[in-house]
Amino acid sequence: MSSEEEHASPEDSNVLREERIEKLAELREKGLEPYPHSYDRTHELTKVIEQHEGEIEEGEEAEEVVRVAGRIIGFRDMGKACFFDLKDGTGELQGYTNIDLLGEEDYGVLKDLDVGDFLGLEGVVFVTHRGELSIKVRDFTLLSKSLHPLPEKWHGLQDVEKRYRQRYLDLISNEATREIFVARSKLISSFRNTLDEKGFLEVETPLMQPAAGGATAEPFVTYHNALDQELYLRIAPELYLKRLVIGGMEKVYELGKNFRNEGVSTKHNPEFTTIEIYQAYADYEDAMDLTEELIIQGTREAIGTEEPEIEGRVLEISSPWDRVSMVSAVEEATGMSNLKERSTSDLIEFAREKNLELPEKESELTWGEMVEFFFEEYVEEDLFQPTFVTDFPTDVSPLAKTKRDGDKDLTERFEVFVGGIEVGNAFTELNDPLEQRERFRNKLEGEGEKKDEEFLKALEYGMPPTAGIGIGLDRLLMAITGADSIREVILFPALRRKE
RNA sequence: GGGUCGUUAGCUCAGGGGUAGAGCAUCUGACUUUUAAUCAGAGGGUCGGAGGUUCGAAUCCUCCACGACCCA
Repeated sequence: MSSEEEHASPEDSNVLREERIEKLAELREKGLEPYPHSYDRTHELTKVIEQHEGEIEEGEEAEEVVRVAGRIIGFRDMGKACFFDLKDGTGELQGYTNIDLLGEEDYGVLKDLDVGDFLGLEGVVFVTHRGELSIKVRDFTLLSKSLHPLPEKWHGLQDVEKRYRQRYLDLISNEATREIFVARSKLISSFRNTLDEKGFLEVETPLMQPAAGGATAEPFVTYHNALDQELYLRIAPELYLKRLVIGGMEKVYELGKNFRNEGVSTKHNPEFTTIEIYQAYADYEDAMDLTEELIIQGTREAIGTEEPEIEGRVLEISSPWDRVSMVSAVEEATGMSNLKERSTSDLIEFAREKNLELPEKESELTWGEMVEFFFEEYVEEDLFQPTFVTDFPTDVSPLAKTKRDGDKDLTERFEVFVGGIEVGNAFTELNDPLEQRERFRNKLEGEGEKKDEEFLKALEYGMPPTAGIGIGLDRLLMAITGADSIREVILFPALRRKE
């Protein structure tokens, strides 16, 4: 069997790969192991830079010997001397060496390495004639041989499909991608820290549920063999978290994934990350304060500013947030007056006049659905600066408590918009068990009765007045980074299987 | 689900009926402080897949796969 056949990769067989496999064999013939088990490094690359930047004169070198490690991302061969760029998880640093420093044999091995290989370096820090802080290499160790060339250094990896399918290449060659996911991690940490400091408990509730409740969405269905029953991947953790409040856990949150078996788009991924927060004895006014605090703090920690520039406009995260009721927002945007007094058929007629395609069959539409429909048509996209839209219609808010002023048509619910994107949804939770049962019945026409019976039973034991908040972390990240697709903020977005 | 656009060398992209192209990367040679190093030379392709039209298809047509954007 020839070596080509022996190492053939059905997916990717090419000359460049074969060349590198040959190099692998040559290294082993020289007694060098191309995949050693570990390397003791003394410094991360940015640490080297931080410690020595400005400390060394041009052409001079430090005394301390450092050991660093990383991937070769560039190589400039000058014959008997060479420069190369090393990249680790913290940053990049230039390496320099020559035939006198390494000796003829080792230098030959080094020159035969490839961009993409991982390398351990031992040497001293110095500054080149061009003023660049570098490491003068006296010894090196190959830490991992790469069999494929990296994407082009100048343009990076542009092919969108490859960026998602081979995210590791995207992360190596596109710094902006890396920054988004670092920001994502910091955003999540910030939320956790802020809530933990306020005495909230992070909890975990089932991802696999016998009934998928807490939202209106198509669930994924799976099957448990031993239990001999279907299970649903959760579409929201809401109903379980409220059970915890009923159980006396007064301040809880859960940060994790939800799953919805629906269309994939620039704003929808079948699995997405949310944080839901519940606080007993609080209402939706308190929820607005907490939401604002979480998002301002989170944005600052994630991207280092409260005023990111998004498509040429400054998003003023830290300024006082607008609060506008949904009814008045729709009145202003449509020019309709006395929205609260108008009949559903009146609203449908208005939509007809404007040639809007109704969201559902006319006979099934309610007043609240029409108001929400107008909101989505006329208002939503324009809410660039952070805005709370309050007091949603009751018939589109089955889990929210109606207004305390006695208005049964509206609820103490808000959604929060940032950069034109809906990033959060919250309300004073409905805790009247009989009213909740009635609302489910109206909304779900019988289906809900059995579906949410366990939740209703819990509610009948008594839930204190409670505020609940849900924030879509993917959406929020899109808003503050200006990403135009949810796939840009999810490391491995859902894609159709290839081949 | 519908519409529009895209898929060409490892990467970034030209080429839109007449021998498959460039830059980077790779390989060979020169060069002991370069940094998109430079200079000289070489190799590398199932033009997403399958059919069709044509003397001749990367190019035109049909279907399929995957992706992007818009709409639902």
